Amino acid sequence: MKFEPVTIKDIGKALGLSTSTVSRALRGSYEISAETKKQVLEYAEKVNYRPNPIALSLKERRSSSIGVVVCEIANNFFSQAINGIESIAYNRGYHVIISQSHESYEREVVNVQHLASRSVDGLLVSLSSETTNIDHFLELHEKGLPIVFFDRVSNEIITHKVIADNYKAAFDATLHLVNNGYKKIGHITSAPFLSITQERLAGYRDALLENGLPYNEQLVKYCSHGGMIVEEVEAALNNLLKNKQKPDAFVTAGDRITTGSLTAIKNLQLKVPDDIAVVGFTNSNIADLLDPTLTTIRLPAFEMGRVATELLIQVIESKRPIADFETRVLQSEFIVRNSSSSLVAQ
Amino acid sequence: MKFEPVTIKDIGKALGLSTSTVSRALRGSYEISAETKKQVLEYAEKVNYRPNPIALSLKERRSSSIGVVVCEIANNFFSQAINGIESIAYNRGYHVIISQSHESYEREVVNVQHLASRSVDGLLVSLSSETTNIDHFLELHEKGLPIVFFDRVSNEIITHKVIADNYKAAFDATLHLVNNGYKKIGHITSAPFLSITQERLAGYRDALLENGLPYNEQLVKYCSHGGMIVEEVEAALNNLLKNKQKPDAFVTAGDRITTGSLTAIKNLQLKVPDDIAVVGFTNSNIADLLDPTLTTIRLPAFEMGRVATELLIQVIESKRPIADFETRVLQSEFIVRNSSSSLVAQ
DNA sequence: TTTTTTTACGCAAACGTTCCCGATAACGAT
DNA sequence: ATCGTTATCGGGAACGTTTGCGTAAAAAAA
Repeated sequence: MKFEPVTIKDIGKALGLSTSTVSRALRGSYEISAETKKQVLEYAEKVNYRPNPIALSLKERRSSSIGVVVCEIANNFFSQAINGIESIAYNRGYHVIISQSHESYEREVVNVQHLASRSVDGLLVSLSSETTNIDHFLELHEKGLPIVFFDRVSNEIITHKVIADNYKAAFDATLHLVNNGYKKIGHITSAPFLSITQERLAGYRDALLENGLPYNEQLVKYCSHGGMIVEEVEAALNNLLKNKQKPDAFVTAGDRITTGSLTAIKNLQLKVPDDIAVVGFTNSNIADLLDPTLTTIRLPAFEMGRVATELLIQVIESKRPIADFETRVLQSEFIVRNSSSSLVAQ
Repeated sequence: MKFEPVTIKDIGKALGLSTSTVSRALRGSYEISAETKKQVLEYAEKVNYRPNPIALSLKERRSSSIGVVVCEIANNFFSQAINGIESIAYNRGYHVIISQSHESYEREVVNVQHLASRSVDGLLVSLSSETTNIDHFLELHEKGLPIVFFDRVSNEIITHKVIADNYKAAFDATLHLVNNGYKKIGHITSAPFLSITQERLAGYRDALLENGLPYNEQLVKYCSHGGMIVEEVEAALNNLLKNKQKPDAFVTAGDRITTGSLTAIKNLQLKVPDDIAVVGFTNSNIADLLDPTLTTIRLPAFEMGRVATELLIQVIESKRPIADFETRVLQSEFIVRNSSSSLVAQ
């Protein structure tokens, strides 16, 4: 199966012109006569000529494409973020090549190498939950490949980063539970090394401590695969509930962890919020259709994708190496619903 | 910002060999001495040589990438399907380039042209809800570009297609409602031209007619944007309810339409299934967390993505033009929950 | 008319790779 | 000594495009 597109050479041959003349005519060079230009343009239009971007990439040493490395796209947060990425990238003439790490360090490394060898002009990255070493990014970044991290970032690399106000979000969520009368508040979160985990954990802890409640490590459970595996969330929840200090509420840090916990709770035939209250990080659109409606922290996923892409393209198209990198912090949205109803009011 | 990878020429210069010798040594040609081979391989390893895929693409006239055209990825069905696509593509050495039409015919055309000009080796397509003319695909397909359609297909083009058993799924869903005692069953569906719309509508209609119930066009409402716009789903639902023959149940045909309808019902403060019963097409993972739990038809999204990609790669890598194209029909899953409870039992 | 300038175009190299053709040397066979 | 083989490597074209440089003809200036 082959597909023979018309080239600049074909046009030249058909019109009795050299390839250089055709090339110049197509890009409207001043040194081509109006007549020849018109002739070339018309013929090109007629045969539906499209410049070969691969040849161009080879010559210009750029591919007009950016690589995206996320753990998975079948996740509300990431699919919305990718939406934001595309909304900018396409308008600026870039292709988006997506790869999923499936929360595996190895796959992340392979994907990154693959994308780099495919000559992407830049990388948009959200780390996998297994990643504790980022040499594979450092190496490429030092060689001059622009990289922007979003959501799950690392402070071991200095580059642009786009994150949500995770500390504040977790703080507010926990505070909300405290204010509603809950005393033993647990936390089910992602892998310990992830930036989002640490920030959210800190917010959770500080909200407890600042309100005279103890911070109990037994009430913090980690899902090292970020909730991608249903069983691990179930185990985390069971573990949490088995505690001698049985919690009366908890905060979940992540889309899959939130839904996984709710499913596990349902399987245990517990009632929310009567048996246990829940506040969850999720970008699901149907949180208010759940039983009970779910109090959520919603991340500005689309906007994060947009901003990260804008920063990346800015670096890619910059003439000089960038000196000062910034970390943009975007605000999340806290939406109170029924899964965290006040104990007093009931 | 630039990024200077080492080339075969650099290796040749460093080792005092010609590029052809290096090239051959790298690919283990028999006509290179074991000694030279070893030398080249070691040096290449040392300087971390990676072949430039762009140069290769130019030479081989293939890009090892496949383009995906869907309406949007922030949709359970499509994100799961893309997951399936990637699972195959990456293993076979193909990149996946995703573009979204956002249910717009124009954007679909632009994206397809863009992908084609980027020399993708093949296309995986699910039509937009606005698309009634597929000349943009026909033209490329006739020129030899392999295309496989999935989910939303067209019978105006002969190529591989991968679909779900839409007729049967809608038939069964409707039959289920009939069997549970519902008499006036509505249908909220996508744009009329879409294959999935027509197939599901036929299944819905036949299930009614075969069970002695009238088929009333007033009870069928279309969302021309496939439910992407919240207001249109709301309008469709209101329209449906305003009917003189107020329906006691309905079937929704699509992820966004299902969730949109449920939201609208909630806003109207109607109770499901008491006021109205619902069965919905959706690939959401939290249908059993809804209030009430939602009876759903779940499409084999991941599998559809896998199969479509396998077929596409088969066409791409085929030596001869493919003569006989096939249409694979995959089975959906019908999951009964509470949103369609039997009228009698209650 | 001659010289200079302008106009309009072609040639060829370059981007990184593969591969068809040769080319050279060593060596055994004739 | 001559020839055919074999092993090992290099030259150069090709993929499609852009672009610096050269140059012919035409126009302008002398």
